[in-house]
Amino acid sequence: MPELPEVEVLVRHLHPCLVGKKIQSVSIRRTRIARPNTPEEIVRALLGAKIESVTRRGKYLLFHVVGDRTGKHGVAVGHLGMTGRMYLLAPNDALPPHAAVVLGLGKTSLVFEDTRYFGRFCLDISTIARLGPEPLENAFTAEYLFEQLRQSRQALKVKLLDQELVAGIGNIYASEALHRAGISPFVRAFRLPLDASKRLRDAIRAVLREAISFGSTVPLNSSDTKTDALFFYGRKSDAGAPVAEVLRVYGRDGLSCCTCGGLIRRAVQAGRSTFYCPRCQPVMRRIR
DNA sequence: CACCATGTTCCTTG
DNA sequence: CCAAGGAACATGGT
Repeated sequence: MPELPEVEVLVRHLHPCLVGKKIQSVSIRRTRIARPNTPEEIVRALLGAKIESVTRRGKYLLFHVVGDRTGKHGVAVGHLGMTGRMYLLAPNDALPPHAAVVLGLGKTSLVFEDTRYFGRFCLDISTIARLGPEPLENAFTAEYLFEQLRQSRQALKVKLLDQELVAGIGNIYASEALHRAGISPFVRAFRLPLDASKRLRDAIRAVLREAISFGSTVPLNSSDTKTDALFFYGRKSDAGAPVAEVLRVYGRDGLSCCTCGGLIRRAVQAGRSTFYCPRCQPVMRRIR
């Protein structure tokens, strides 16, 4: 469940649950998840430490800790990859089959489960240092976006996935933002005029904000957290009841556009699916 | 069996 | 240097 809104909702849920908790055990059950660190390094950094806060940067979760006797501050970095989830596990609940990391917190445990193991739980902040601005913060202006796009010949949709341009947009919300802005995903970045850059910036922010507020309405108490990805992608709840759709184009190939009624199409860019409405998102700017 | 999948990184080719 | 394409990672759903 891993783009900025899903991570944001997860962080808002986890922070109050974890703040002040002491890490009493650390179990790295898949070595790969800790790369480039070793499990021993993770244990040394976290065992016995107290969690001070959980924050987010782009799609990354930051676990800020302080050593209980050393008083030294540190941070662990989490990334959910494609299929990662984190939630608190009740004492009697069984570990899921793909539990990659388990932090014992006394009564409960924090579980990082990841079926494909593309995620990460490490001490390396070098990737975070390279991230572009947060799209929901003031540094992400239309002028900044325009200036950056001017320097790239890539297709817009592909460029939006560049985490050094802006942090946190993934394959789903890239399509959603372009549809909302009425801009074709195939336009070369440097061709986007300033007024369209403004629309795109506003659309990115609106799409992310809406997804966060939608996700925030989902109850995330303890093991309920397991189901949040299902809610997010507008499929079905655990009970099988249909949940409101948040996505306007993503995954809707062949269905009608909710804005104009035209047919939504799927294309492949940089090896990944792009969904768009040819009518709402013309390649050429309509002048007058 | 086929193809698809919310991400990142590396490698090759042009 | 840039862009594009493919592969890798690893598992599951349809």
